[in-house]
Amino acid sequence: MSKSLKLSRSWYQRDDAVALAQKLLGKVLMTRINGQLTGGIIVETEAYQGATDKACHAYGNRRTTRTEVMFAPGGLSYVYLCYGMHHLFNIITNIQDTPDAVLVRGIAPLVGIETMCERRKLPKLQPRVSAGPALVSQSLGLTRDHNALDLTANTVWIEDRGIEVKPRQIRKGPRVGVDYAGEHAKLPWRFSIKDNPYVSKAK
DNA sequence: ATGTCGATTTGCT
DNA sequence: GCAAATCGACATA
Repeated sequence: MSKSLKLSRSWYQRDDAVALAQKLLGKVLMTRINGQLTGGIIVETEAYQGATDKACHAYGNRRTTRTEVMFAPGGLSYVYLCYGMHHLFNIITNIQDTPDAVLVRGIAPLVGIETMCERRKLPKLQPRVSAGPALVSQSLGLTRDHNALDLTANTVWIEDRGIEVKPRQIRKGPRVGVDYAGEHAKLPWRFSIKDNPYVSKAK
């Protein structure tokens, strides 16, 4: 038996969202939903840095039904409905009561590519399959049903397959769609792998 | 290639 | 009531 590739509970808890958002680039996000195994290499993330980040849903330690899971210890999923129709997948990081999360905005399909294309109703592999936060969830079959799941269990998890992303390959820039956050909208907390076709096109 | 607009739930005022 | 961590359809050029 080879050692498990799955990231451990402690991996998610030992850093904040800004640090882990960068370390998550090159990791592989996997799902096994309705018997279908699918997954892709994470190529774009955004960090939402807890209570002090105006763009974060848990800014000021705001607790609602939706944000409750953000206060859990790192290593859980946070899937919420955006604009009334899109599911956005996040990874809860950091320790309990520090509501950090990392949004996954783009993945390069790797496992179960045909299933991912089918879920997106696309005939063949192309960036539109999974370049964008709502598209990541669609292609992997993630919905609100997958909120607050343990990422060390067998439905949604993340693997380290040894794909190396050097610091110089990481592009840093402002987060997308958070103009309402004032000064915090300018923070360079969007991270992506340079020149990867599965990085979302910011409108 | 660029711009506008609708879909539709959640949470805040 | 209104804006939101978005996307795709459609219009115009």
